[in-house]
Amino acid sequence: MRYHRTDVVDRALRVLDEYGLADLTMRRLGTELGVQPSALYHHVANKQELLAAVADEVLARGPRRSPLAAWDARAEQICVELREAMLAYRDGAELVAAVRAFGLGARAPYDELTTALAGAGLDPDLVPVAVATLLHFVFGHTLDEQTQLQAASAGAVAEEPRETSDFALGLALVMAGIRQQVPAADGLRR
Amino acid sequence: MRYHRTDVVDRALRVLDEYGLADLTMRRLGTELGVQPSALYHHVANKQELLAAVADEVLARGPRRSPLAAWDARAEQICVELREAMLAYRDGAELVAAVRAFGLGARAPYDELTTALAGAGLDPDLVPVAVATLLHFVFGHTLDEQTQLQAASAGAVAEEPRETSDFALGLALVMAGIRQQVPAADGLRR
DNA sequence: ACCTGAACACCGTTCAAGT
DNA sequence: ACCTGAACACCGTTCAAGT
Repeated sequence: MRYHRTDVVDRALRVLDEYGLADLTMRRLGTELGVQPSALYHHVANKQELLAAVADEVLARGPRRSPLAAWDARAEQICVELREAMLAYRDGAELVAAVRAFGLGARAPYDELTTALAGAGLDPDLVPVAVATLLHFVFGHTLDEQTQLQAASAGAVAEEPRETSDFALGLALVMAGIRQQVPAADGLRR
Repeated sequence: MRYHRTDVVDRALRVLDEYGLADLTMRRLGTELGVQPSALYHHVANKQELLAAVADEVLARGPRRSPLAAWDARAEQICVELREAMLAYRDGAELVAAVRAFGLGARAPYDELTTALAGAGLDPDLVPVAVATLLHFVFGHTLDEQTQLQAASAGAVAEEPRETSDFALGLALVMAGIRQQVPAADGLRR
């Protein structure tokens, strides 16, 4: 019963998936590991750092399809993979969004999207704007979607089905706006 | 020293602006009013309801310019006003986003945008998608922006200035994507 | 190196009782 | 109607002390 950092992070991920983010407390995690809460501070500096590590783990365990060549198809793919990674764990979107909000970890999607959009022929000043806009859409949509999914799964009344294809539609909307900013626009693509 | 609901909500808004959302607790609010925390439960059912009322107050106190005629100019205006309303109070974006996330209040921007986009000639199935996409952008951007603004104001190092015009650029990107879905598209507008 | 035990300074909420 | 006082069931974090 002597743990390492990985054990703590792994267990935290399981607690997250079983009980949700609100019940992922240092005290509960301690109990789950059969250890005093204070013992956890030997493996992580504080709760925020723990959450950042768990968020990074959620993203790392997400799907990773073979990269596509076209910049716009690649950007869409990154967004789809990000959504799927967050949906795979209970409160995954809330966790990743929270960790992002307090400025720790979860930088992978940002960097990947920047790379994908850099070779698009976009005005360089527009790249960070486009990346941020895509990420705002993905986080916002997935947060809403997961809230509704979880409410429907635990809840009493059957909610409106809420098309999954809404994600694809909204993403296409944003991508269309971005494509329009590419100077050598060769008509419409899809 | 006998309070009504309005007194409690008003005081909560002041506590929010002075100390931030994290310090807006029932106990602190009680102290601020010179009253036991339990007394607050006479005016609000619980903390969530209180926060919803405060969020609605933040939005209600926001600017309201005279409505524009063109559907796209109107939609942009609603987004700009929403951002300004949230930026006017400390942690305003975090509060409104949180209240929205737990399904209470703050429905005004959604309804206004739906009205604005309804007369755009958009496929009716696309209206909720476009509204959601715009709101995800506004909340996501303003959340990030306010975090950085407040970090810079209280913080040590002077951060990158982070152009305010990024909001206009991102918003234009999303609007361009939406305009493209309008059948009778009369060339480009701006 | 990893953990215990106890403490500190907090939370939201309930409820009988007072005026 | 509005409020007090006390309690219940929690939080994150620190720190001396143990092995």
